[in-house]
Amino acid sequence: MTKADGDGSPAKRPIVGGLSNVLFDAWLVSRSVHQLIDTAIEESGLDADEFAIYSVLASGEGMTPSDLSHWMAAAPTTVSSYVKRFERRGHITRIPNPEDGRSYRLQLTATGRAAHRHAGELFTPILAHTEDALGARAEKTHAQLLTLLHAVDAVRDEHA
Amino acid sequence: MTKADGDGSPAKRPIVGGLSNVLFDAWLVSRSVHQLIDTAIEESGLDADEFAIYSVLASGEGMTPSDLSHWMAAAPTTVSSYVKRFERRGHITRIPNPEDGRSYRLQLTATGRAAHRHAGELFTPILAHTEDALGARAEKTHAQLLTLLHAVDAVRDEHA
DNA sequence: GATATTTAATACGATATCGTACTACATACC
DNA sequence: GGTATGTAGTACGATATCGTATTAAATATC
Repeated sequence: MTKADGDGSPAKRPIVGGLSNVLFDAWLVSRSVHQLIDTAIEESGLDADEFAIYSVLASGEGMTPSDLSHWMAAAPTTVSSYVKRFERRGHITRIPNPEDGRSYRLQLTATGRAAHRHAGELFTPILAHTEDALGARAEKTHAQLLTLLHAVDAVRDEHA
Repeated sequence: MTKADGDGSPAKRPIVGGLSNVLFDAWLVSRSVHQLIDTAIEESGLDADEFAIYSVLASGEGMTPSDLSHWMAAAPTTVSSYVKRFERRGHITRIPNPEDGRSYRLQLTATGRAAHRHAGELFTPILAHTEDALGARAEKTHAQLLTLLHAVDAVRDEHA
């Protein structure tokens, strides 16, 4: 991870003419966010993607692999390998799905919740910093992101 | 549950209580955007990341691998393998860097530019759809994204 | 000007992601 | 109720990503 650049202008981004558009910049933001979170929570043993998954699992009654696959727009096979990995860590268990014998629901174990909490403690300050950096615009920015999320999902469904 | 549960549509996102924050949702948007672009430009032979890279290379005088690494927040080794891959495709060439003998600049070849143009033709309509879906908010959303990008970069630099 | 330190890029190995092909259960249709 | 079709999840193989260690050029120190 390349660190300090020295001269105080680490991120040189040539924001060129027709290059900047809403999808492109969403991509760019995500790269930056991903790296930020990755480094911030590194010592927890989770990476940014995993932290997001643990978060959504922690927040509800548990999801099926398919739900997870849709939710995070990942290939089903990718989710399968997540499940294996998380199980190997003792962080999740499979709850049988009474409504569908092919499927099951994913739930965090106590250990899994502890790992999530630890990552969360590392995550919180950088979120606060980001919100500080956004200042008064923080809420609006967040709202616009959700708007964008729905717009992109709509287009995605349309093209599915 | 949560949002639109109605039809058998792909994206059911449980927007749960404290789970939604600006970084988290940036991550979520990116997953969606990534998949949208991937499928849209698939037939061009480029994926979303590659399209972004080709775009930035096409837009300027060419960048060094380090620049690219900073710009897209990717590991230097990842950039190295990009270079190999793109060279294998005949899509880029290395221009020696007169200022630094260890380095070089990446430039698209004519074939590379053609590939980029093809991907661009597939990309344009989905961008238009997204902007339509955003309607009047399109510009504001884009502006907020750039604000967020700068905020995140600032935090990232701080923590570097 | 010689040596020490830093920086740019990469080779290599470990692991992650995902496409293809498959199995097993569920639902539709007759 | 029996067959046909669809859907949930996965094994496996191909390739991508990235961490660690290395090489070579640039910059700093003396």
